[in-house]
Amino acid sequence: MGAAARQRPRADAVRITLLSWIGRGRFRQGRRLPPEPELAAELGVSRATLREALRSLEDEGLLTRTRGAGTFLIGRPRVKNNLDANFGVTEAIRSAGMRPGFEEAHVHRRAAGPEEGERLDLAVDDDVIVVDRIRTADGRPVVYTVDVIPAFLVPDRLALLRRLVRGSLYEIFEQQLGIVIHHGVASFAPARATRTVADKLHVPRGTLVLYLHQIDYDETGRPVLSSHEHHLADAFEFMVIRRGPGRRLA
Amino acid sequence: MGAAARQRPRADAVRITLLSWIGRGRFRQGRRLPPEPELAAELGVSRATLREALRSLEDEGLLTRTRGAGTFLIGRPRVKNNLDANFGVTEAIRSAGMRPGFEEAHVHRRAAGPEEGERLDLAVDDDVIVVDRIRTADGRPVVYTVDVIPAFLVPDRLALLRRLVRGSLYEIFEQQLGIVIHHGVASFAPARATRTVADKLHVPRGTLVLYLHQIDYDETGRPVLSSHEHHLADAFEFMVIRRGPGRRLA
DNA sequence: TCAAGATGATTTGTCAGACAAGTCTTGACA
DNA sequence: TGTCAAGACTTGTCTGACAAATCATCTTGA
Repeated sequence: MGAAARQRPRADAVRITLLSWIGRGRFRQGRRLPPEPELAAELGVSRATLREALRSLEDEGLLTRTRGAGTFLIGRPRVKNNLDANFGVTEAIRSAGMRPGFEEAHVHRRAAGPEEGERLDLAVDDDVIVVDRIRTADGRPVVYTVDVIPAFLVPDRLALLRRLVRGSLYEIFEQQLGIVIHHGVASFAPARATRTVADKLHVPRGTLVLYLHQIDYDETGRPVLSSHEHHLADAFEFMVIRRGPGRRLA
Repeated sequence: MGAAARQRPRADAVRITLLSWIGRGRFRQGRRLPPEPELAAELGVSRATLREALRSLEDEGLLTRTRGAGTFLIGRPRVKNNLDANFGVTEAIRSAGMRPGFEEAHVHRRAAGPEEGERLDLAVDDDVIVVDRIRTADGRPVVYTVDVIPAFLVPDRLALLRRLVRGSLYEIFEQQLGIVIHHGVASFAPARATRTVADKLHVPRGTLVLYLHQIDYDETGRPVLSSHEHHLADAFEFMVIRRGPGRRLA
């Protein structure tokens, strides 16, 4: 076959290649990587392109570069189930080694109201689609989620709505609606299960849960999804990798 | 004055300059930035250096670059008190507009034990310094923290120990011990106040708290600090910015 | 013998200039 | 009025070069 049409910037491709090399243990933790000219030659790119990829990996905390010394792989404990990498409940459950599923799922349409209206940048009487789901890990209900989507984003096709309640919202956004979620802002707090939540998750009222609210934005910064999630406290452990203040202050 | 000795890579300096420009609203949200050659000239660096800084800001989700079109500032809601930016309780309280303080603070030395030993990569009978503090916001106790540091990192000077209990650990690490914290891995879960915690924070037993455990690493990936924090649930809201799966999958 | 300083090879940081590839605007044309 | 082509503009990448910092080695002196 001929040369594949490429649209992804080479620097991104290089970044991904290096990531997989690191993941497969090609470089040893704490040890030096091959010098840039050598790596660039092997990857078939210029040093400038390689350096953009390295900068990216350095920002992610995977390696450090020191002028005159070299580029070193940082030995960092691999964290599963962390908020940085996993996007969406389905993936989180799967990466914990459990089987994701649904116990109940509903969709309905209503007016946004003042709160969701403000969050999603809508008028109070604009319509939203509300997806209401009880999600299970290995058959046990562990998360109750309510997702709110501006109605004008979703074509009113029954098949699509049916898909909404079954699959990963992020996949549907990307594949069906052509919306790429760029980033999300999550806030969370400990809470006790209210009567509604307790009923849904089959636990006593007052059980410990982690309430997480997240707003997702597309590439232009437009809010496209508002999610409310009630996680059973003993079912998951949440993690996040925090970039240090390091990088030497001015 | 003469040229200051510079050690920070120019690309980092450019990144910080651009950050401050963005923060001050020099570029409008969603609009295009000046073309790279122009920006580079204004900043007094080459395009390659500028591009490394831009790549960094793109990774942080602040802007997007499209070949042929330009570089665009993303309009993203400014989040205070988020886990990505704030490192340490002192700073978090301060950035919430409150006055940080201490109600009680103790330091003692003991053997690491098996648990902390493993976390900090020590033998069970290696010594650790334990800093035990009740922290207040505007005078009200809101966080109970226990910090564990390998003893060999801390010179046994009384003045230093006294400082440990009063100031920001991160500042002391950097300024007194010469250790730059590079990143931390935090895990958290909702919990109820045990008797100890309840006493310290002056709340009834069983009160809702967020328990957060974090291990901080230096630039070489060596663990240097293990922190246990019990946050009063109603005192703070935790936030984290999550990078989307976006970036277009292969 | 050992410690301190000088030397040179190695490696990242930065620059300059050039061209390719993609996007967007403008204007000609049917 | 709608369609298409040309051209200006902008990011993506390459080549080659030099500066600056680190590290290992060797020399020198006590």
